[in-house]
Amino acid sequence: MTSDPFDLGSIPEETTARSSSELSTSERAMGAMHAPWLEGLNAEQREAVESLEGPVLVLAGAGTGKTRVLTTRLAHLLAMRKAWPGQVLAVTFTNKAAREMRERIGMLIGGTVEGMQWLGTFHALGAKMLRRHAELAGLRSDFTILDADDQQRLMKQIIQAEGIDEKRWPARQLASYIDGWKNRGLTPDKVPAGEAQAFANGKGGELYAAYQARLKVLNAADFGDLLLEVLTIFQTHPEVLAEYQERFKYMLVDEYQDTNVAQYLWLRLLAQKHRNICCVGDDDQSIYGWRGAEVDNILRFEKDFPGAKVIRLERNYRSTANILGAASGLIAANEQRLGKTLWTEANDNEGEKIKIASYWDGEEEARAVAEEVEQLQRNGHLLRDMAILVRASFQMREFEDRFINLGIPYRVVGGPRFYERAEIRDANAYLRLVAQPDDDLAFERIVNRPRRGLGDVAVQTIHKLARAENTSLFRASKMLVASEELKPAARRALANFVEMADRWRALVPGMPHTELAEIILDESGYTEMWQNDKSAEAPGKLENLKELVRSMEHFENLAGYLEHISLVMEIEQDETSDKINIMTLHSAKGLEFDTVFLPGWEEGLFPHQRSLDENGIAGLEEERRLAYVGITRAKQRAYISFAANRRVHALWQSSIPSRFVDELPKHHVEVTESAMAGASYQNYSQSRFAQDFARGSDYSSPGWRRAQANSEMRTKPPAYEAHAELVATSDPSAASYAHGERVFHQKFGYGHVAEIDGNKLTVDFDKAGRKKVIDSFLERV
DNA sequence: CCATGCTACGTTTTT
DNA sequence: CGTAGCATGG
Repeated sequence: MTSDPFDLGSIPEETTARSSSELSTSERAMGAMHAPWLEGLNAEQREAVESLEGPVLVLAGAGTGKTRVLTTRLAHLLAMRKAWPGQVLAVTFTNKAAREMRERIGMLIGGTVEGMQWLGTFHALGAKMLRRHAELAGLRSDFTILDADDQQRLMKQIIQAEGIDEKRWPARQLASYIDGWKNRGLTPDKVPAGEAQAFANGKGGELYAAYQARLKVLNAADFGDLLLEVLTIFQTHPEVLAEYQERFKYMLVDEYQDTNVAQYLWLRLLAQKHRNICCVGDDDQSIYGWRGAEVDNILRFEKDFPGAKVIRLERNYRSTANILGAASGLIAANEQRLGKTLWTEANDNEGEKIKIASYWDGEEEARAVAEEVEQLQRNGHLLRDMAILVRASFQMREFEDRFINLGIPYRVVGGPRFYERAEIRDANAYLRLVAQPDDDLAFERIVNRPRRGLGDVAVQTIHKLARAENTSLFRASKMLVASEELKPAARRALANFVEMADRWRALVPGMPHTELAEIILDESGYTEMWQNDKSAEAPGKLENLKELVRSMEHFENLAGYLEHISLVMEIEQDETSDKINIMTLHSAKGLEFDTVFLPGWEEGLFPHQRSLDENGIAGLEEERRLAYVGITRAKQRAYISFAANRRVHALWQSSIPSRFVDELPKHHVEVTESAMAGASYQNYSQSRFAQDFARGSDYSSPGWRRAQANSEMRTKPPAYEAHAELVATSDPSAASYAHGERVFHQKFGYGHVAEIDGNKLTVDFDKAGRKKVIDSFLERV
């Protein structure tokens, strides 16, 4: 840090890769009095950047330059010397966003960014605050941060300790209740009585309290606590709150539509003093309601902060007019929104229409997409500028298979994480136990890994003693070693283990942490365990362990490393190689691609049935926002497709096109030939989409009528009269079949009914063999 | 203590 | 249909 926090730092001569003229402009302007970074902003962007005083809500539509506004606003604020860098709170959801912001501010105004100690994710900032005031929450400042896995294992122990049947009341369910409460800012004493009854015959609230108490003994906090504990401190220690309120002269919040109640309360408390809070977000891109995000936070901003200025960024710099038109038309069907209309100046060239295609099944869909990808590639498009965005990850497989087959390089974004791999978690557990002897979860994970003869019996004994003495497993182990309770072999093994850990711990102050890590992995026998393992994965695991030690070099010490991995689960991916991207719609938020493929637009899959069932209209609207996010990722072209048959779990199901397909304004889409060609077409005759695009098809086959009746029962399709009429004419009894009955199926042809299980039938097809199908997709012959 | 078989389950996911 | 997690028995 420089001695003068307002020192913007001289711009280094050889800043890397500064190609744009923008940078050199801002450099020049550093000396001048006007603010050059404002140049090139449109009127709304500029207003968002310059409205520094008072509450501001920036509604930033997709592709409207949100990140630029955010970073420029920060740069402007600092350059105008409105506050010292340390007096600005800038909070994001992901580490990636935080990193990006830091980098871009650095590019704009140089070294000042170093002083921005309060730029980070909600969780990172929460952790920082909680470490400063840990004692107020019953923790020590070196508390461990538990991830979801640790959290669930701990809950499982608590459930077991209470003598509750964990089959009936699984830990993951308790975890989801507790997470939910934490997301809403509810400590155990504040959970509404009715909800506290929710789990294990009324024990939910008690278990929550027991879990929290256990966390304190373990000197640990879970992700939710990083916010909730700080919030509680703010509420109970006004002097602490006052200190932060005083400090944060300016606050900036990214992705405000994704905040949960706890985060909202946290922000609102902090902003009370100076009231200079700027929230940036897009209610139309709120897709995380299922994990506690409250769209309502953004919808009621003006009520929370009277006199707030609301600025809409609607000019889109990303997509063609057709893409915007389609996306806007779709999202207009949502009721609960603040309302924005994206527009682009590139109207002279409307771009390609969105291409809609239908396929026989998922396989054909993947084949067609891959063909199109190859075609685009031949026309000079790069794979890395294309993405396949799916609703659910199981859809990825078909595309992967196809790409492997054709030798098209692809990358799955958001797949299994480095730090979640078993061997990495084991290694980290060793490091955690060394850093923090009370970390029971770490202890338990590695006490018998590699095997050292400490089985269930020994571990249970340690547990019992720990509970009796209300202490940690490590301390209990020490007591146990001194006693006669364990069998000699186990006692020796445990003594050895405890002694090793103590020895490693003594090395922490005097040794580089990477070296220590190597010693630990070596002396513990962990590396050896994998060396002796002859399975196919073993070499990879050893490689990962090496990678882990290497990655530790980026950190100053062990504590720094552990803090990082607990808050940053991701490891940077190579995004430069030319591979097509496959990811879920959720992980696509914030990204953009020239070409976007959106497969699987079928009722039940997208919108997902569960969303509809569990959250009704709100669920549907969130799904629609997801569709909106998907379309708006595309810069140049988008392909939407759906399949007539999809294998869901074990059985084949026929499906009808998503209602979202119907909702796309017709003049922005074109139906590519494959959609209308071939036998698959008549399958869609009941959708409005099909009716609009091709009248004159056969609406009278009993099969599709039953399919329609079936879908009518599960979801409420868009209302249109013809539909209701047809449903009324279908005979409900038509769906019951008898053993041996001769039937016909769209995909498999003729066959005999072999087994009946409710509406699921097993049919021996003449050609396709034995399949399980849903009765409504069969016809009597 | 480990291997094997059985059952249950099957959106989205960051920190 | 796969998988993952768990129980059971050797």
